[in-house]
Amino acid sequence: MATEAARTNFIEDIINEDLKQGKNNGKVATRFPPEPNGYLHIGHAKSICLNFGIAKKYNGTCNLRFDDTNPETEETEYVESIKEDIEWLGFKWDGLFFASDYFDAMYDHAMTLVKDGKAYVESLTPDEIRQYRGDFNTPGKNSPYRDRPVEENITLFLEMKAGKYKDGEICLRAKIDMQSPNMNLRDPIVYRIRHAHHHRTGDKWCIYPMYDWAHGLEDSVEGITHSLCTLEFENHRPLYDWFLEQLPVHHPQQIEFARLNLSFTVMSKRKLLQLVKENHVNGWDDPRMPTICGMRRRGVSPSALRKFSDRIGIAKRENVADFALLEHIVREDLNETSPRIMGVINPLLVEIENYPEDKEEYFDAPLHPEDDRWGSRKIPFGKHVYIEQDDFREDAPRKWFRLSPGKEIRLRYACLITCKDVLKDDNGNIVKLICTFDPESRGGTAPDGRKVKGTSHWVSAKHAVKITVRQYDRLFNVENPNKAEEGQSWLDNLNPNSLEVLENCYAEPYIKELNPEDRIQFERIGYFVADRFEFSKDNPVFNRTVTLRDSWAKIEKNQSGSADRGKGKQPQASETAAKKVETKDEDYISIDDFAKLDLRVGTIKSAQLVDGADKLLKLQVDIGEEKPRQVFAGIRKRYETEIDALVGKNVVVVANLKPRQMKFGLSEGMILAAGGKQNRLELAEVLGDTLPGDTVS
RNA sequence: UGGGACGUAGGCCAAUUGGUAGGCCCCAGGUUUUUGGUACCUGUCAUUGCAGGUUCGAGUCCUGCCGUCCCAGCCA
Repeated sequence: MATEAARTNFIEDIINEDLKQGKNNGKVATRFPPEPNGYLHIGHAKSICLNFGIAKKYNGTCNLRFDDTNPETEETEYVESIKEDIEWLGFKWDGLFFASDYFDAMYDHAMTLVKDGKAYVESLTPDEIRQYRGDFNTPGKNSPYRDRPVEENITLFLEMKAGKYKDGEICLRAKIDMQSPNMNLRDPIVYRIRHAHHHRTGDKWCIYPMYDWAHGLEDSVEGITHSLCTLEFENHRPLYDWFLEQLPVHHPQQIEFARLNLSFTVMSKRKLLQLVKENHVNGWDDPRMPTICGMRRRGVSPSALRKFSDRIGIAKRENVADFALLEHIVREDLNETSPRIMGVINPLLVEIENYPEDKEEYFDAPLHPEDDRWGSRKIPFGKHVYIEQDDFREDAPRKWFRLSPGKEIRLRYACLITCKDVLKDDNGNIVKLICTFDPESRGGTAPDGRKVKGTSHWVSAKHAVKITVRQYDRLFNVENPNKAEEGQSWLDNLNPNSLEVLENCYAEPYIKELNPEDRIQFERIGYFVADRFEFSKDNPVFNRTVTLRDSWAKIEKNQSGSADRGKGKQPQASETAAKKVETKDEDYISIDDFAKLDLRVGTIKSAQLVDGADKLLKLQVDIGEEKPRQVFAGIRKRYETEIDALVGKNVVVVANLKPRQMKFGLSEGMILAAGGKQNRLELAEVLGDTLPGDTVS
């Protein structure tokens, strides 16, 4: 992390080299060239950060240029949203341009090409053009119109511009090489006829330049030095270069890098559009969308997005960035910048028996535990408070140090309470907890120094402000949504629980101070943002940006192996990523899981029967560690009569399992076995020259 | 199938340009803690796609193979 600034990517290496050789008079000029036909997403953010970042790093410039060469798909609406997104991300463009600003110059240059005999007007139909072009194996054929006299070409091109022809009737082509193995060089089309209204030039033009012709020229007139684009344009570079070589103009260098892919989401314009059109999400700025405006509404900060772009790096290989990395960086960023507030998502009423009925008091609580510049606020307290349902268990599991009957916990910044009684309704649902508090524990510290490990967030029932909380989760269930199961579409990978709206939540009065887009942490729950559009003092709506890391959830999961404990808990970030090796509840484990096993050679040092278990043997196995591991194996039936013969055998031990306390002792591993004769488990033996502790693969 | 590119841990990115593989995320464990958060520490994880060759020495150079991606729009 510390070396991030020092580290260079391959593009910077190229620029450094160019600078060293005095190219471009030591200038660096980049540009971000979106087509205004859709909303920007996090992949664009990578490109924006790259282009603007390089300009900044080298004291150069970066333009925003809209590549509006196709009047049929482009709209002003998109222009505005793109500008807004870039500014929000924290970048300022040096020049703001449109490809359409250069239509006149592009036309003039095309005419030069025609006059130089390097371009001709094509009269073949689109279909014929395709046929003449050939394919990968078949070289193209020259068009019969390829050798039209220059004069004729000039006339036709003039007429073409004047509107004499219909769409597709004729077009202008560059005369390059119909035999080229690079399809882009088989006489590419330079101008096509489109009788369409352009969002900026209106009806001035009925011919529009193609991307390849336009892009290099745009870069050229703006004096761009390094034209950065994505990998799919690699095949276009020879054409980019060819066009510029035909003219006496500045020739920028095109460099391609790999676009960003993110796990658990889709990035293609088409699919994003489909999600919106088919109402799988609520618009382009739905907080589940990977669009910049979506992430903004989700509560992701511009700095987090910039950090993310930095951290994923720039390279040429196809890549899929980890969604977990994004989440990590968002937490990292929000941890530093978000004030802490208490809010209860799933309230459980607590009555404090020994607290006076009408009394209320205020506790002082810092807004940020690590940064006192934030100051503090007062939190009201009374006889009735809400705590989180998740913070109470009637039957406390192992390692549980939150509230349960008879146990004492701390109400954060307030006092210590002990659970005395649990009240239920006729259906057995818990409706209220009766607790007592320790009047000496003001502020949350025990007067006698006793350790109270559990701390819960809470809200005074009397002062609570009702809020709406929208809990967002990953939009898709699988790492790569594009890969659909046989007979299914990518849409079948959508996570049906990606949004959960909770109306019955409470927060402390401090939330009245908040404004739309303020980012906060609800302590112990996660980071949230006051909705950009819907939040108001009367309608406090919060969107969950990301949960806090939840190590209790992991402990519990590892303990039980059964996930269906806390109701309504959605699969969150960590769970999907941390697929655990569970042999207990599932008959099969995947190859992936199998690869995670740490298999070691172990020598059996001793073996004995386990009293009271008719399947188990207790083994001490040396796997090269300082002490042998104690392992219980369900192989008694097979080896009962020859138990001593086991000693000295080399077996395969699964060494990276969590030690488990069993009725008969601590189990520190498992031994690989297979179904042997008469359905009795037989140990897998390791033969040959091995030492205890060797890894098995 | 012709051409263009790319292969370094489960993911992403490095490696002084030929000197013996490192960081972040994830995962596991621990310390601190009035957030089971944060921070900090420790650990697991790579014979650098494979096979040859050159060299005292190869992730870096050479040869051959394999795999993945891109290109046959009058889209960008």
